[in-house]
Amino acid sequence: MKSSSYNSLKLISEKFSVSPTTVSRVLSGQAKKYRISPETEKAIKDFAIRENFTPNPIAKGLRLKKTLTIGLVIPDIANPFFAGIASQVVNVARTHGYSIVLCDSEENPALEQQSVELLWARQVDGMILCAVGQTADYLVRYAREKRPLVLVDRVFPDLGLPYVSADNFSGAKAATDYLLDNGHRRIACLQGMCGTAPSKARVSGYTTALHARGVPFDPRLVAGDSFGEQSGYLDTKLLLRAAPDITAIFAMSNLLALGALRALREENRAVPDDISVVAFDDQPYLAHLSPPLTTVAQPHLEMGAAAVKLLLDHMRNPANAMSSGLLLPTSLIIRKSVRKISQPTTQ
Amino acid sequence: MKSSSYNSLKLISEKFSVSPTTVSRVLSGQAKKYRISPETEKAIKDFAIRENFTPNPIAKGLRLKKTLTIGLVIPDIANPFFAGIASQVVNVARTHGYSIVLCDSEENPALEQQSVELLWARQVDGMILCAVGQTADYLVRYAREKRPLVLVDRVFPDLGLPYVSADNFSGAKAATDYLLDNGHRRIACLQGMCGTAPSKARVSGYTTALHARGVPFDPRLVAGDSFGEQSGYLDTKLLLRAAPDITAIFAMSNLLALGALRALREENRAVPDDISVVAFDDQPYLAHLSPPLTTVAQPHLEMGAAAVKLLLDHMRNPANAMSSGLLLPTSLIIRKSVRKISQPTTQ
DNA sequence: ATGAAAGCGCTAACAA
DNA sequence: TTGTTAGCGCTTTCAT
Repeated sequence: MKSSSYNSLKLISEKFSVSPTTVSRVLSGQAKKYRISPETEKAIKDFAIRENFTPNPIAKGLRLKKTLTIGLVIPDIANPFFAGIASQVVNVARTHGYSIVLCDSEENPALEQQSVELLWARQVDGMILCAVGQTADYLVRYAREKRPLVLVDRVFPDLGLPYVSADNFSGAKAATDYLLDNGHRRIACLQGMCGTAPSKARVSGYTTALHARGVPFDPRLVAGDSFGEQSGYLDTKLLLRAAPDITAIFAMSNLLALGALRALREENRAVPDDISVVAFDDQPYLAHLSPPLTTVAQPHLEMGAAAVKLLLDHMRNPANAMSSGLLLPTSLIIRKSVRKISQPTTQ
Repeated sequence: MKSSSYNSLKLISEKFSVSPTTVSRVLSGQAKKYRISPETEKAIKDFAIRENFTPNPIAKGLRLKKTLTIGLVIPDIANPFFAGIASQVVNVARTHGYSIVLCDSEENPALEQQSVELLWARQVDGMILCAVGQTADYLVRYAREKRPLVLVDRVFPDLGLPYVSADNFSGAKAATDYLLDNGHRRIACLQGMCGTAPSKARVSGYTTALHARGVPFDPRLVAGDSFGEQSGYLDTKLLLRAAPDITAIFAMSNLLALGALRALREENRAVPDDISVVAFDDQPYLAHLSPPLTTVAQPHLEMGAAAVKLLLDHMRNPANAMSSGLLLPTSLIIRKSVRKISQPTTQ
């Protein structure tokens, strides 16, 4: 129960009249290897368990230059999408003996960079980063130095860093196809922050779907420059004025969808009767909205888990850094926010 | 840009032909104190900035027995309530120079204890714990040892540990009063995990409100033993059979409310026309539900911030441990899930 | 089968 | 005004 009494190998070694080396070897499971007498081994082990002793990881970290620690930088841990990623990161890291040092960049690129540097300074063994911003040039240095760093969601394929992302292109294409199947032709698109990989991929999925069906692409139907609720609200209002003939809105984040819903309600446009809505990124509550929202689900839990695995892999084998980008499949969750307005076109 | 070249005081000291001590003093802002020549000071400082050098915190931690690190143990980081707490904890900790090591206990008391012990072993300077479970006897030891540890939300006042919680009693009382004001008399109550402080306080607020109005307390109207969605769903179903005459449900967590809504929808009971619902703990999406839910908002962001402040205070001044429990006020957010069914009784 | 000694990078007494 | 030394707690050569 008293844990403060025996808190170093030295103290324990004295108690058993052996050297700290021996204790260290026992406690790091190297007893066999060094043929330490079974009695000493058992005595020390039992004692350690009884007194709840663990060799000080700070000292260990200093000596071994390994801290069994992974840095996680997230734009906003209160956002359920990132919270989900974090939960998986924490859990799979733990099963591999790693702890997570969490930083929140508050959607601020400067703070993000600062956090990344802080974490390296803190000697984390590796890092998982959900970047914000359109660029992240400060990362090239870490890429060059081949530090174990994996990017999640907001990805920069050009940097040569491993990454994990949802297959945003296919997800957006599937959603747009679904809308087209339901007879929609004037489909507005509420995009996220321009220039970011997810936003580009999603818009590209949207236009690709349009082209494939021969539906003319109207740039005026693409609005927005942020993933937030406020932007969804504002841009929906504008869209409704600029293009009153739209029959559907594809909101490329769930916050965007929430904002759109709010605007639509204010403008007395019923969903889906007047306007259909498809969101991006599933969250449990979307099923409880009125109406329950059809959305493109991202496997965010898997993304978190995959990121840790990729990272651990790169930590063990720095050789295969630069390699792998992972694109995880999305799935279209059909609920009740899309109205069929005519026969589907031929498939 | 090359950060790996000069990565110790020693190297730098050699470069400038001074001792590591001098460099250490400069870099820890003690130049004045030791009257180090302004030139050396400036040279070293500039160099450190240019080369992006920070003294290794691991070595520092070993030497100083301080890691500038706070442990945070949370039952489920994917739960928006806890995610909100975490975001504040991370942010205010950062402004004070502390980093957060995050553990997720997955609502599992054994894992929680393990996490707490891991964090102490990792030499965190202090810890913030959102406990799960009805008891947490393993904590008495840390209370006795006067370790800097503050409890949040799921609180154990008897342990003599500082804590931060919402004023669950008053919140529940206010919600019940509101229901009573709207003419409800048969009010069911979906409680959380029995025996936990928040659940006890909330039920107690509920019964107190009832008594104050002379409304008889019917124990059959109190159901549930978990804060989860599933429990809300199931117990609402049971409640509807056991007490068909209820006109309102007070769901003591937002997940419970979601579950109740799902059950009600299945049973074709309209909210609020057939049954009124009040939830506990506000989340952004509650406003977007159908109907928008009336709820008792907990100041969870403030709770996170307050926890860190309390912790830092106790870290600086271990004397006032055992002292302070903080109860933060809740607020009733009135939306559209309660129907007025008669004149309010006289206040 | 076990130990002594060195050193990871840092800071704080104690010189000077 | 600056440096020397010791030591935080650990692991790892190298000896024995």
